[in-house]
Amino acid sequence: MGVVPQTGSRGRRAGALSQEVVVAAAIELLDEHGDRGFTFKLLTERLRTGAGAVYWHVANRDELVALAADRVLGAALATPPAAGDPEAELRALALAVYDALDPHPWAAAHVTVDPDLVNALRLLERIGRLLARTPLPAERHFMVATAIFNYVTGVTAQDSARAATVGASQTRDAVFARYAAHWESLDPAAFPFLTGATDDLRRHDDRDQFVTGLDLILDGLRRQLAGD
Amino acid sequence: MGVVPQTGSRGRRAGALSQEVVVAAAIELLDEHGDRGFTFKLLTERLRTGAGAVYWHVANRDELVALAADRVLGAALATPPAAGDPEAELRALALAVYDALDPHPWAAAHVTVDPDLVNALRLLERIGRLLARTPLPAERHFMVATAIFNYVTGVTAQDSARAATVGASQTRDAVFARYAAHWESLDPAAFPFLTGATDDLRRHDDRDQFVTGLDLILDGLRRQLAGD
DNA sequence: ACCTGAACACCGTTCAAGT
DNA sequence: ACCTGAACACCGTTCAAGT
Repeated sequence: MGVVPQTGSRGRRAGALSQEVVVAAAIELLDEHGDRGFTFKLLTERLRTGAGAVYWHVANRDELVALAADRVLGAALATPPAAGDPEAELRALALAVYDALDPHPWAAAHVTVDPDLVNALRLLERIGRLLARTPLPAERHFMVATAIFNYVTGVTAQDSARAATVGASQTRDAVFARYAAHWESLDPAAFPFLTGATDDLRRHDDRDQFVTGLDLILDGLRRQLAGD
Repeated sequence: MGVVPQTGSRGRRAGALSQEVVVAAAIELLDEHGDRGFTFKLLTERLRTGAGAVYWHVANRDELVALAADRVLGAALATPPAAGDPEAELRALALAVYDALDPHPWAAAHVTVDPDLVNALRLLERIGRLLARTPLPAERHFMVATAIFNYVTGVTAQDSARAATVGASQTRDAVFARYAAHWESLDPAAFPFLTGATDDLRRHDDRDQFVTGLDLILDGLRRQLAGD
């Protein structure tokens, strides 16, 4: 809202189009309708222009959504890197990424390291630089940096996919209540773990799960730094 | 190939349709054309039937692809759980999932814990049961199990997304050579890590990165088991 | 250089009709 | 119960034409 003139207004768009304006409108519409619901029809209506105009500024739909995802990722990099304990910084950075992508469930799946996506590059750069401040051997920096990058973006994307399925119709609680009921109906001899975990399922929080995995990774890093 | 009569044969399909047959045909076509290229037109041609027949056996395209993904995940659970060291078993299981999904780059993104997807449920059950054989406090089982589940499926999905983008046209090496060239062109003052990591990028292996993150998680688990 | 908008080649899904 | 296949309401993308 706000960045782009709304559908309500009449006549032609005021001011020139640009990739920036197109991407801003795409973010608004992706937030409103999700990845599936976002169409060029909605986009050209909001921008009060024709399809060809959009294609002048972006190559295609895929590139547009990737640019939109990279833009929302930028919020995670807004605070400048601090000089404290690198592991604490790594943890804060990962959470900042989660929190930047969480309000935009369509975004995480499109975050990739690509020359056109500056914020994804900046993120990998920051992770690598933080690792360089640990005693980790230099030849392991790239491997561990990409592993952490993959964890952060991959797991956030998983959470988002779930959220998108849920958000489509029913509430989160209703969905997990239904899942829990199904787990309860399973044979306890065949599924001892799931049948005993229905309360955990009902109460679970995606962000806590993200943090749990993140802390496992950072503890593992600490252990490797300590020399196994 | 083989499970389903090929397009070449004439006339009507021999034998009745079933969800099993529809899913098997979907897997073949998803492997051949990818998630984007897989259409109901291709599916009904291969099955020599009409669109309505497919909708008798599955609710819609989403459900069909999810069922197909769950089916290929099944290969990871083929070997029965062994009685050895639970952490080694966890590692072997995670790698089995990666190797089961890797030949089907469309699959990982659709693996979710859902009542209709038995193999995803079985996977979470197995992870939980292995954790139950460690000294991890019972109240942490669910959280850690889902964290590991999310890592395995989420990171594999990230790798697959990259593979799909690449596989579309150019070779893997050509793509990463282009990326590396771009990293080299970055300002070394602004991107000290990336500009120094171009060789790592060119040589990197996705599976190694998956294993690196996995071992960090398992080392972290070991550390937490040791009582921090 | 940038924009218009009609036209094109699809796509998933529905449904009245058959067996 | 299971299948047929035409019809429907879309969709992203192209491109000749404008300014």
